[in-house]
Amino acid sequence: ALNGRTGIVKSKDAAREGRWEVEFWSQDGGKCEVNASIKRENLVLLEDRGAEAEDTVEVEVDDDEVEEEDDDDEDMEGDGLEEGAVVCVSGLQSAAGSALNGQKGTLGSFDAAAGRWQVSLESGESKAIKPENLTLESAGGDRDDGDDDDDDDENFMMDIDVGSESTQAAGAPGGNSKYAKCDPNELAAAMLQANESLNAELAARQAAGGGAGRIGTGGGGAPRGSPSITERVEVPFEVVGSIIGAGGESIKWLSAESGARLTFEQEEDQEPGVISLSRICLVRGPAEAVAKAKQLLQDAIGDAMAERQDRGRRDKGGKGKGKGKGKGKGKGKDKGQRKGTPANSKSDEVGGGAAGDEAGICKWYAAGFCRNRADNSGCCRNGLHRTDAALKAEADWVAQGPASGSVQVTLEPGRPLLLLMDLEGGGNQEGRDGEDEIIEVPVLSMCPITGRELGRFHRFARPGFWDREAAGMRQRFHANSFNDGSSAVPFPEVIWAMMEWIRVILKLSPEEELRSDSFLFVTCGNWDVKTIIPIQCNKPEQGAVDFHTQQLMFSRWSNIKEVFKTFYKLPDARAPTGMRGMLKMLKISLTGQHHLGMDDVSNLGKILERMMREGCKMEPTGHAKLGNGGKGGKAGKGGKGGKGDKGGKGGKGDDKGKGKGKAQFGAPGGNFGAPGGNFGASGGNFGSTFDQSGGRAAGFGGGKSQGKDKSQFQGQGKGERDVGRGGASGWSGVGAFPPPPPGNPKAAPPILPFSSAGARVGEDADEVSVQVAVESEVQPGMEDFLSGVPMPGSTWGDSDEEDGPRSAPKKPTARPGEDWTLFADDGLGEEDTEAPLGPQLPSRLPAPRQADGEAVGQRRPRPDAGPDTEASGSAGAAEEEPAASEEQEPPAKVPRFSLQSLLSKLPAPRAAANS
DNA sequence: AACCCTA
Repeated sequence: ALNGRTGIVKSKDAAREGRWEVEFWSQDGGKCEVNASIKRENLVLLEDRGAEAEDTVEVEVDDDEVEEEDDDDEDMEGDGLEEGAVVCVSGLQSAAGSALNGQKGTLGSFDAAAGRWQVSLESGESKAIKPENLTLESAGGDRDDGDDDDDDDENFMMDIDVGSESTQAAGAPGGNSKYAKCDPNELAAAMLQANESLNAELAARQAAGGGAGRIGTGGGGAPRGSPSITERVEVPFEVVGSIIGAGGESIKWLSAESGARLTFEQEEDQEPGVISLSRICLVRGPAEAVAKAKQLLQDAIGDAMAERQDRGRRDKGGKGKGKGKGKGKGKGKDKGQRKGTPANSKSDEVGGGAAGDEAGICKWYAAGFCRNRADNSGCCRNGLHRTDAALKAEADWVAQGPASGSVQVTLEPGRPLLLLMDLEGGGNQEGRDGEDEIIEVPVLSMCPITGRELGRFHRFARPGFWDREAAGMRQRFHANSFNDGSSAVPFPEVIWAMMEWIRVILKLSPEEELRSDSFLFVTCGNWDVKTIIPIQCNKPEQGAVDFHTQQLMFSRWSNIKEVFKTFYKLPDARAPTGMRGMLKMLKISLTGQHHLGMDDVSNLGKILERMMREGCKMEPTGHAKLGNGGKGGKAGKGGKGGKGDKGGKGGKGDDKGKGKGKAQFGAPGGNFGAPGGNFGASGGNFGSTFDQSGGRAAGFGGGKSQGKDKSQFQGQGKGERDVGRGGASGWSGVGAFPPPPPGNPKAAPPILPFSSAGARVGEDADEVSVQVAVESEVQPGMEDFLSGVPMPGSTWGDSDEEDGPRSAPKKPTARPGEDWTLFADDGLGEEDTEAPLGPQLPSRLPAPRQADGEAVGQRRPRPDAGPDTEASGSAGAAEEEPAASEEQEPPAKVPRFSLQSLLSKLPAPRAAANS
């Protein structure tokens, strides 16, 4: 994108040989758009600006000299060359000549006839060199160097052009300037060098001369006489933000307080597999100010580190003092003075109502229900309440990946297909209004060898609660809270569709079974697979996913944060705690709408791709544990299966699980309450719902007769039914498990043995407690599985994991608008949190909302419109909203960027996906 | 988490 752009060479890139820091300006001359470190070969001195540029060199190097220059005008070309001047050779093209480039020398006499200066070079040689190949380093001896400006900070101004090929650019036609014969790149470089040496010299003189004969040029603000020095202070990466402060308030204060100027050095790209743990803060100014600044800076760093530590401890320690909202440490860093820097208002771009996709979409609304009101632009604080926008966002997102199944993948042993997933959910762990359920399931598949994307899957999931409690909710919430056109489908359908999609990606033939070791979910943290999936899978009715599917799909996962930490060898204390942190460390910008699952996955995809490109191999970091102990957990209390809780208890294990353990997998049978009929509906819709968002994931499944599936399932369900028997009553005729997805009769049972690769258990692997009714008779294969054979070192069940939401379950700590990730505890610190909650404004009773054609009008029947829709429709008249739960918050309109370029920006896959 | 700094 920079090709053809004009910019200014700032300085040599200290970190990377042969590169120069270049600044680019926006077309209108506005603010700086980009800083880039660019190879010299890719910089072309603008030919038509050549002479100008050279003038510019002088002008910029020393203002005082400029004036003099103008006055004297002694040199033919105003090049400042004169006898005794120190010059630098540049731009010589011949083999012999080019060896001289970069050398310094002193000017002898000028041979007017030849048009060349006699130059005594450092090497001792003397050469005759044309003026254009000489750059002034410092003026001749008779010059008064006392008037050298002490400001060595001036940028060397030179227009350059970014060309893809230097030679081409150099030899470009129309190069009628006198520089045409030179290599502009060499020249540019040499000029820069000249500038640098000059600066160095100036600095040296300043240091030596003690400001003696300095000309106080009218005395600008800063003491002109006191030489500036620059010191570099290392700032740990993780506190840079703190040092800078919101809107720069902190760093500005440091600057003001000390009198020195603090700037962070441009971040260089790192070598593969390595990321720096700190950034350099340049502290520049008079020595005294610099010293003071350094002191302040070190203090600030110390504070920030301490604070960070502290926060970490507090978070880890869990609730401790409850909310600790008491005085505690107040809001931490108010470093005193810095007052009222207006927090940079994020809402600068308004996007206005009709702006449509400019604002993000509200994932809750997209999933079918959001308790927040949309303002008159159609947005709640989380984004647009618009069915079409959500559908478009979903379709666009999926379309940004390659068509699923279009790429052949051949997996190597131990290199399962990577399924990058980031679940989004309600944020209300209490489960109030269904907000503790999964509402969005985006998955991006990636070749484990090349890191190439292979296709995307996305569904909005419809919490079962919303259907079960439709009537009540319709009474309690305004009609506009409900999105009846939502494409969301019940979670089990999402899972089944996903399994089919995985089969498509893997190009499995109908006879082939989907093996759990052929894919590996990659998530940001452990929370999703370890905690949320099991909970969701064991929801009553619409939320329930059968045990075997759980086992097949979610027995293991890879926590990208952990892999990240390991791969980059980061000490715990410095490991990023969330996606943002990783992005930041890798200097990848976050695009899209954070905590909109699909955008998060895209961003995670960039991280994953990058790591893989650098040679990282993804391994599972967490495993479900087949256990025999532990108590029945929450899932059991669903009640349907009365005996559910028993299951765990019967097991032989000690139940140190302290009861808090959620039943992870296979909650007591009672929860598998999905009536067959219910499934039928889903199954019937399966094909169409899939097509809807995927659009191109080749038709699968849909065609299969359901009857067949069912019978097959029933046959297989035999053995497993026993497992579910603990809570048997929940099930009617179909058996302990819902039928497998159409077209994938094997998706659920039987249990597949884990491969050796799949069985790998990391030392520090997270393990999920899985609740199984072990007292039941099991089929042979199942027994093996249950006894842990396939997964050495692990037993199912006893989990002492503290994996629950960390805040006290007393009152809901989050509303829609936050995520359960707020409570995440996955051993690597917290997830990123969403847009800050903002002050909880006193709730007002919102004026009844007028029927808004935009929000409600787009009625688009859900493809799987089932009983719930009618139910909701029938109760739809209620106007009342609970005042207490309604928070009128400023809409957070997060621009939703086009992610189109995401993968196109990635380097082309180096090898076929199947290599 | 914060993202400043210059032209």
